[in-house]
Amino acid sequence: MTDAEKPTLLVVDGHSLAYRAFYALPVDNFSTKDGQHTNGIYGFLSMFVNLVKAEKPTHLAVAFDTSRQSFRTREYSEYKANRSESPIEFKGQIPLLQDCLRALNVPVLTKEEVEADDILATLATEASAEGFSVLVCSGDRDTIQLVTDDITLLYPNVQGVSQLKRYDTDAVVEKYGLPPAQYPEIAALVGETSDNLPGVPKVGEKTAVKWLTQWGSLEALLDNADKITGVVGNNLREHLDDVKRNRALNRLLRDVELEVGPADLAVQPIDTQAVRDIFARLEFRTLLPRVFDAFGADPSASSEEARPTATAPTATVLDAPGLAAWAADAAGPVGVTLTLVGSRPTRIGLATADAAAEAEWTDAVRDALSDWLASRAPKVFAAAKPQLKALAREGIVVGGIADDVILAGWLVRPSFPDKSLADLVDRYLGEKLPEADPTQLVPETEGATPGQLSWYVRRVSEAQRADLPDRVAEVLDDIELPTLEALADMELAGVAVSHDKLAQFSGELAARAEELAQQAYASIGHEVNLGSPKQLQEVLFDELQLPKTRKTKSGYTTDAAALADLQENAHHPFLDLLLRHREATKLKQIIDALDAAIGSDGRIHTTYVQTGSQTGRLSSTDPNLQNIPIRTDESRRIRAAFEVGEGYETLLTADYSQIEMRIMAHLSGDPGLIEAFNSGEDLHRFVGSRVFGVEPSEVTPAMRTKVKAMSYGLVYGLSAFGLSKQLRIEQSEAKQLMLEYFARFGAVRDYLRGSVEQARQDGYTETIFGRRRPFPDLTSMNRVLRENAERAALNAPIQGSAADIMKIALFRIRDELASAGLRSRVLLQIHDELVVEVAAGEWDAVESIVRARMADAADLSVPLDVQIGRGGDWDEAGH
DNA sequence: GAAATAACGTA
DNA sequence: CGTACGTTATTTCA
Repeated sequence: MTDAEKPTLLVVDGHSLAYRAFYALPVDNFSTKDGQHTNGIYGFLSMFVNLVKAEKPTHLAVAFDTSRQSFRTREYSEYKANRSESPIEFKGQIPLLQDCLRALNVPVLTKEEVEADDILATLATEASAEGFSVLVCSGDRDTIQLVTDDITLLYPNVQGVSQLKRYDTDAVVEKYGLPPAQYPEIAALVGETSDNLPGVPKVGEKTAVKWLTQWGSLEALLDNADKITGVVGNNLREHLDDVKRNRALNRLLRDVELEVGPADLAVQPIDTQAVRDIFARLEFRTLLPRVFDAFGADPSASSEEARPTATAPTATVLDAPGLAAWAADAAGPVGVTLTLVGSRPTRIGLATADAAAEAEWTDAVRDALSDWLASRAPKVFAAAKPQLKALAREGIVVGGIADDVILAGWLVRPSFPDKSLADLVDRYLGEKLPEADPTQLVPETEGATPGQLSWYVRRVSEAQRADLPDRVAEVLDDIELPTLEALADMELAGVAVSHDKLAQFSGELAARAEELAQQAYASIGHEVNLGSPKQLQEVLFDELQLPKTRKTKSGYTTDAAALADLQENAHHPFLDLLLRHREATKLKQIIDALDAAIGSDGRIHTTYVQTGSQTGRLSSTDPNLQNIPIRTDESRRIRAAFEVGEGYETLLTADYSQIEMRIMAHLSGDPGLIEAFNSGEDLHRFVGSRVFGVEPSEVTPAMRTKVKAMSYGLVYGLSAFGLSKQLRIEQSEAKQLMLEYFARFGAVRDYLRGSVEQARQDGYTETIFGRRRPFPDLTSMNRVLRENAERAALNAPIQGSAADIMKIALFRIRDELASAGLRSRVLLQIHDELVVEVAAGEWDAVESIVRARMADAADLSVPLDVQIGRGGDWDEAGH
């Protein structure tokens, strides 16, 4: 066998190389947005990818130490004892690096009690015996002993990991004057500071090599130690035990029992999707193409290429009565997929677990299938809402919605919802959903037909249900699926918005913005793009020499809070003009976006993204109707443009007051807080009187502001620092305020602490109704990451329970309005507020339904207070 | 042209 | 060094 034909095994010491990378790369340049450090991971992978590309190994593995403990520390407790604990910033990167390697399908090897280098030694020895050519990559000099004609060591240069030096037998002999197998003998004499192994004093490499050459081996040298003259001879005789110990400890194990042998380490195709996912999480971008290149992966291919593609049954194409009969005969839940072009159905496919049928969507099919669709026969969907809306436009109200696999997937993993059926097919079935390549005019692979898609939906649904915890399944069945139907209605209804009002306001703001801009230019003597933070920084900090503000990634912030601060300290007319210009342009921009979103029916139809949050809230897009301005009088003119539509009489708004604090009272069981809500007194006044020890009537506005900020801050995990910043008070005063607050409402603090602790143990938080949110970072070694997770975990049950309650109220109101035969309908949901369009003569009935269903949506230990408003537009109705 | 950044609106 | 979102304009990257 020639060398070229030999298989090549590359084994890498993950720990030592990542560690070098960690110190070689500046952490500032390698951290994710949320604070995860990635310099060690990046540096390692960068080196690794280059290595794979250059060496083209046929077999591959990376070994890691399991802990600092090994058989060596047991034999010599001082071993590596001088080594300072590796920083937690580094340790936290190791599991992520291992995830990356797993995504690359590179075996990650560890073994209790032995070090990574022992694993390398074992594999290298075995592989060499089996005829491999071996590359060992390690940052530990002891691995020099492994070098033979078949085994080459790649050792990083001092500077870092980008350059690797090759040590073959000749290179070792050239450098040390002795064959590789004898290197440990040199090291035993010289000692290894980094391992806390002292050698013979005054003996360096030169002397050691001289001795070993002279006597031939360490054993011979020690036998003749009495023949060595001079001080070093004395030293040697005095340190014989040290030398023997060193030699024992630096001998790498070559017979570690591993579950794999070299032959098991053949290079596997990488899991491209998994690589994409984890690289996205770590915010590696330039690395991605390099990885694909080095591993010979096709970047356009998706990971499941290698997976088995279970063959979907060919969907039987039926005529209208045939499909209706097929549906009626189907046993158990039926997967339903409506193919939409735009918002119109073009095809429908149905499937059970073992058969599929489909038809072109025609009037005849619609008529034949409408009874079954409307019936309670169980149906399962993937992303049901657009399909329900399309069917509603066809006059069909679907019944028996038993599952939506996308929604269910989100409930299981709200942080990273699977966006498509293909994702779920991969995750739950381990198969690849056949998809047509959209870049090809004549695709090589056919996409699945709606009947086949339904077959996948049906199977995913079943697999997903099987590992859905009971309480989560209840949230799906009793909250999310009913909410889904309500949202479809709301989106279809839309909300009437007056173009005239918006256009009028937009014009006024345009004129004002222009005028403010001119004045701003005049105040600094030249024009500048007021919308460009970059240019503003030049004006503020270079030209005007104003004091520097809080830092951003690329300079200093020009946000409103900072500008307001600047104005207090260093007056300049430009600041005020800029702030007012910002305000005007921001409003105008919102208005113009809304105006553009008004449909031909004079209404805006937003899209509620039911999987849009990690807490259980909805989000709203295209346009977002959950962030319409309200804080300033002027901005309320925008709300005034949201009007009651034709055919209806008035708008009703209903909002929960202080729902999150009420949930906090309920969850914590704090007697003081519960009393506050039962007393009928204004919450903040009540809390203020307790905290400051005065009568409620004596609570000053300043006191009320403080406890209000504190109460709201609690829900978000506010610190004394944050509280002091918001209230613009000394941190010591903020601290004092928190102490006083918790002295009176101690159960609140106990609850918050306990809930985070519980989450740390369980790995997730839970709302009152059982909605879960996982928090893996609660045990992270990275402090930033962990503390961020703690605040989010504090908030999740509270925000999430509020979201649950509002959803329950929402669909119950919708159902009851319908069953009472009322035309009035819910239009909008803004987290704790509903907007209802009320038909003539229905006000009293609607008001009482809304009030009752909101108030009794949950049974808490405090009442749920509902505020109702009425008016011809949203602003008027708002209070 | 896509992706990141800074800013800002809501609960 | 306060949670949860979406949108916009500008700037930077590939």
